[in-house]
Amino acid sequence: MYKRAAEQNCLSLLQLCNSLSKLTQIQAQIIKLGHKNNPLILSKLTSISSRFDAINYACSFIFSPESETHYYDTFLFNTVIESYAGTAKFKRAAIHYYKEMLSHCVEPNNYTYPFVLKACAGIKDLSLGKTVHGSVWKLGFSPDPHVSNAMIHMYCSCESGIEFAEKVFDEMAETSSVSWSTMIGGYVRCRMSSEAIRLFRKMQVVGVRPDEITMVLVLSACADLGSLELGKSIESFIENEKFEMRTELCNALIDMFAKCGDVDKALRLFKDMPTSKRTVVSWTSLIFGMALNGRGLEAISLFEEMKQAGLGPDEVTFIGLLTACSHAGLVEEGETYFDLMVNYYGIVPRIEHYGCMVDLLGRAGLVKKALEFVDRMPVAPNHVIWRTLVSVCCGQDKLDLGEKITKELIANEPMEESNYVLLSSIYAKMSFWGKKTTVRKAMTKKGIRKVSGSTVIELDDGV
DNA sequence: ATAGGGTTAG
Repeated sequence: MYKRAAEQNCLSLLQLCNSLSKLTQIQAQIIKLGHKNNPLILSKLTSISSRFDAINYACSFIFSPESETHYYDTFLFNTVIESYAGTAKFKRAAIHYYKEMLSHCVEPNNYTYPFVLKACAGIKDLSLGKTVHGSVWKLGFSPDPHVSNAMIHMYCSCESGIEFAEKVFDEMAETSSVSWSTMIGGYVRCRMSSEAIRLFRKMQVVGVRPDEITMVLVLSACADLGSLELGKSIESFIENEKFEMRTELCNALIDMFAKCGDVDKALRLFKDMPTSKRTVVSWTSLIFGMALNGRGLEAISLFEEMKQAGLGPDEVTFIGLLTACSHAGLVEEGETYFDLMVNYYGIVPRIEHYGCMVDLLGRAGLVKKALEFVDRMPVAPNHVIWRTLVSVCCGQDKLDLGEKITKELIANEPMEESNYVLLSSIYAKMSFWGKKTTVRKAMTKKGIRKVSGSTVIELDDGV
């Protein structure tokens, strides 16, 4: 009886724990009360510690070299794997503990695999995912819907695995809106948006009712396709079916209308949202919408309004804002906002932010400044940055420099078709017909298909 | 006593 009370005591202490210092005190209590090998308490310790990023600390205690292993059980390992799978940086540790579990002959169950597969998805390890799939099959967990859905999600998250996801999905005996949403989301992620829409139609034919999450995904497919007609039909569907207008669904509608060109409709939807429901995503979607529709000044006022509303912009907001400055030719504003982002908001610029700045300077004709900016960047320029520089050079009739950079690009990515198109168009501008033919030959030699129709027209324009 | 899909960019 005393033991039970002590266990309850430890569990309720853990429930209230919200910092590492409290955790160490509770840990001392656990040892004192003789519960350092109690799987239930250790599981609770694990899940609680993952809430304040102390999972590594908790596991070093649970799995210390001198700890006895007889208490290791499935539930404890499941919790450890789940906690690690939910971290940003230590997903591999989830796999490590899954392997530990197997080597200690602790049997995984149907709860184990969704966690393990989530970790595989997070680290995009297809071959590991396939191995886990094999174990799932051998152990007979394949019919479990949670396991299957996690499997689909895993294959969709690993690049070039989509057909494996389709296979798992097709073989499911019973599907739910979760399975369909997982698959639709997988297509959207792979930019196979038409497939996503096709599957959504099929879902209705088969008679599985979509939910709010399905609709968010379908809207992002519409946004990707840029089809306003399709987007509007989905909007009517949402209205007719009386879906709950959650923030995420409103945001998806705003994003869809903005990307499909009806930015005024996006603005109306945004204004109709209760102020308290607007999130940084709502604002950012609208700022992007303005930027992409040539309304840079409105994007800037929205950003200022957002600050007034007391919402902190994130790194994505700044990509939108800098894009707006770039498209509107607002060089000084762009430079000021870049500084604000770094020095006031403490956001470490990513390659995308640098790309915006190169674009900003380049479009304004400041080629030299753009090149100096790239030189000073603390990160290595990627092909997007180089391509931006090339188009800047071409626009400013600095064809020699453009040619030099493009040759570098080709040296780095010899199989990338668009690089040859760039070089070809530079030579077309230079009227070096002989060289242009050489480029075509080099492409054929490397087994690269002919350039697409639209590109050919563009090249012929140059003629 | 632990489970599956989601919004902005890339």
